[in-house]
Amino acid sequence: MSDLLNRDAYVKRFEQFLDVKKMRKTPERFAILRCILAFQSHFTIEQLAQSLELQTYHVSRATLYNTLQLMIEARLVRRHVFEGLPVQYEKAGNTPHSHLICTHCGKLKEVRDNDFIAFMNARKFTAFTADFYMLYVYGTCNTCARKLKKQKTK
Amino acid sequence: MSDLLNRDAYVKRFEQFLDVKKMRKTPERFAILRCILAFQSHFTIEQLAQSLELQTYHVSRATLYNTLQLMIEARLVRRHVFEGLPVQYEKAGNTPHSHLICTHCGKLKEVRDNDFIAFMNARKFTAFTADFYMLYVYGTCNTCARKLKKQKTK
DNA sequence: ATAATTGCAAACATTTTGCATCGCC
DNA sequence: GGCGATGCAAAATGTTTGCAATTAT
Repeated sequence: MSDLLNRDAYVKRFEQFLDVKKMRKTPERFAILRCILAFQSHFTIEQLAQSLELQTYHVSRATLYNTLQLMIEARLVRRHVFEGLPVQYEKAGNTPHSHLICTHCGKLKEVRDNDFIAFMNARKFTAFTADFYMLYVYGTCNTCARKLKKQKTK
Repeated sequence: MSDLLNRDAYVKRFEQFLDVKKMRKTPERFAILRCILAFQSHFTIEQLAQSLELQTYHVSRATLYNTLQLMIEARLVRRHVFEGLPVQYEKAGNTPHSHLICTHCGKLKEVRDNDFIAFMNARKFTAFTADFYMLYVYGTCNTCARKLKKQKTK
């Protein structure tokens, strides 16, 4: 399914995508891509916009949303909506990982899970060809579990 | 994790939840619950509102959103945001199932997957206690696959 | 009785759109 | 040069909020 990509591979993939779609290779599009690659993990639109401003590269919201949509179609970026959190984006092509979301504090954790990856890679669906998947696990993180325990004993 | 519930079990669970939270058992809340139970599967806010209107039971948007939030906290309802689709709700407590989303036509399919359920039930996370999970598989449905094939040969 | 809940409409946050301008191909 | 892309501001969407009226406890 998705494979590890280095910086250049992302850029190349995006160029190819734009070629196929006969779309222009504008500096904005690549500035945004560069910026996304600099994020270690998840980011919000606001964080992305801020990050671009810091680089004294201004891009309008319209273009940001536009470009992110393109990148999602190009399978370079994924969009996540977790309960109670602002919309999160992340670059695709990293090691596949599951998302743990604490329903008490909203903390988000990524976990790599080789067994799960192996399981999913082997998994076939009838009348459907899988492209990529997302696993969201909701529950309680240790910090909140401790807090809840304390409250009870009070 | 989640178990099969019949109609009464949902109502009872909701009553218990309201008791614990010291919240009122208003007719609106139970009308909404009844309405949700009538849906076989996923539904949108609009569909829920319409369904309530048809029963000549008017409930304001504010109350709808409010109550759905309560039910999510009570683990009676789940909220899904799929790429390119309006926000979907579904009653929890059904047989666990994965979601297949076609990235071409947006069609949504639920699949029961015993192997996956077994896998997840056995799965333990470090420093995190899982409560429930959601698996979203994005890809291409057979109908779209056929269409795409035709286009290529043209 | 009284505090929680409701409905309404206004406010809000986020995303999309229309249009004039700009710049890649 | 021409069409696609951009920026801006305005609009649309989906959801939340404030407040007065209502109602479950």
